[in-house]
Amino acid sequence: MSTPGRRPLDRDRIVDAAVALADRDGLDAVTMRRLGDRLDVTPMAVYKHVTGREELIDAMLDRVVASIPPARSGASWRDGTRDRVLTARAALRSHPWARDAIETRRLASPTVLAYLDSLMATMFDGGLSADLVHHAMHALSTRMWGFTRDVLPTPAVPADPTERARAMATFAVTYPAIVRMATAAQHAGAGCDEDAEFAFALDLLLDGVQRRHDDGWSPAVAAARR
Amino acid sequence: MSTPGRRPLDRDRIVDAAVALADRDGLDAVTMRRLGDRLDVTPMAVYKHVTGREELIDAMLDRVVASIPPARSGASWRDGTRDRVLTARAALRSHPWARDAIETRRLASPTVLAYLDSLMATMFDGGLSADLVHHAMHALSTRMWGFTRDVLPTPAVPADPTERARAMATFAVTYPAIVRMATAAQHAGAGCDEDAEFAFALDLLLDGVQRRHDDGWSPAVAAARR
DNA sequence: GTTGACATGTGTACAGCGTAAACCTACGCT
DNA sequence: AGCGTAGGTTTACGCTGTACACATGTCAAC
Repeated sequence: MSTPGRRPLDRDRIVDAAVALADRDGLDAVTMRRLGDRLDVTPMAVYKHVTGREELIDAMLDRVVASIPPARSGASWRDGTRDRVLTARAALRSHPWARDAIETRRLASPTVLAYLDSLMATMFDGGLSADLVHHAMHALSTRMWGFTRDVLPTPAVPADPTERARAMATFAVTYPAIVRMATAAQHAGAGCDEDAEFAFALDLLLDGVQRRHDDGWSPAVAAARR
Repeated sequence: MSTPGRRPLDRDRIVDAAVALADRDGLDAVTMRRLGDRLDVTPMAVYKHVTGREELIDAMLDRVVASIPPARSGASWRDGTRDRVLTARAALRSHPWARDAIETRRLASPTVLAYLDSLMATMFDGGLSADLVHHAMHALSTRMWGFTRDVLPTPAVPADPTERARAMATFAVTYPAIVRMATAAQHAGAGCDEDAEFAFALDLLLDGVQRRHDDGWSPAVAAARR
């Protein structure tokens, strides 16, 4: 306590600062040193309240997951699940680093487990079998968090128009299908509506689960048909 | 050339060593220093053949992606796509680090673009519209690589039987749906068949795309119905 | 009122990372 | 013969997480 005039550190303030830092500069920017700077404190001071960087990220993620509003009741399992996932999406969207955080966690925290539990409960309440819930959770995989990795970051096109036309031409020869999609699809390229794409894929999955449910699908049935 | 008796370094040998290292100890273990050790060379020597760590990982990933067998022709778009994704899965399975590598790439390399192109070409050949191909690619997102992140690493149960029963009991109170699924679902828990889960979800998506295709779905139609 | 324990912040230090810059040396070409 | 260059080495810088020893302010117990 070299400077007596300042609030003592506590876990909440640390997580606050870490989240703010990550919001601005990404998860990688959350280093113990920078965090110390932000809190006007030695890096090592943080260790008195948090066991290490990993646990800190756990805490950050916990805060975001805890901010996901609780499930609405009264809807069908399908609407309920859809709503829950999109709600999670909204909550995680303002924290782009949450993706990276989730994907690097090795164990689900209580908060995370609670979210997963609520998602499954929604399906169980709708009468889905344990097997189907299990499959659905796998099918949703990361999508249940309201996001997916977009794996299509194609190289940027050159600014210069003639250079650009030239690049597109050779590109079209090598990757005809990509160019065909990019030029023909209404929402492809820069104007791609991420939310619509997400909802489309989510509905695809929910439709499928619904259908399996209506058909009385079960592992035994599937095995018998095979 | 301090030790004249050794093969000169080249890009291939470097990537070989890096892949071997990652196969054994994971992507994080691929550091320039360890790589240098493996090749019996100074860390900086690697930089004469590769611009940096990121480019090295690109090259590693390229090698794996290039090992994905080419598309079979003659099948329906659905079977073709399914086959292609499962083939990619088989190729990437032996390199667990490939997941991490893919997800941290910021730009698709030519090899990666070629794979994506081939996937889209399969769908185009089956008569799918550009819009539907676009949606399908988004829906498949990371699954098109043959993997998904599993986001359900629940804490390990204690070994001691009585301790275990106790833990399960309190767990069941807090997370009833999780326990219900884990105890009731045939394939849940340790015996969960990852391949079957993956195929199930993949088929869900392909079914959905097929249905949209058969229904003559298009953004205009979807907008009109809304 | 003094003393000692404890919680909290500081300072220093270490091992590891990616990589920039300078250097050294042997080979191939003119 | 000489010289450019490709390919290796050496050294060094700034960054990372964090272990460990130390200082100090607060509070409990005697």
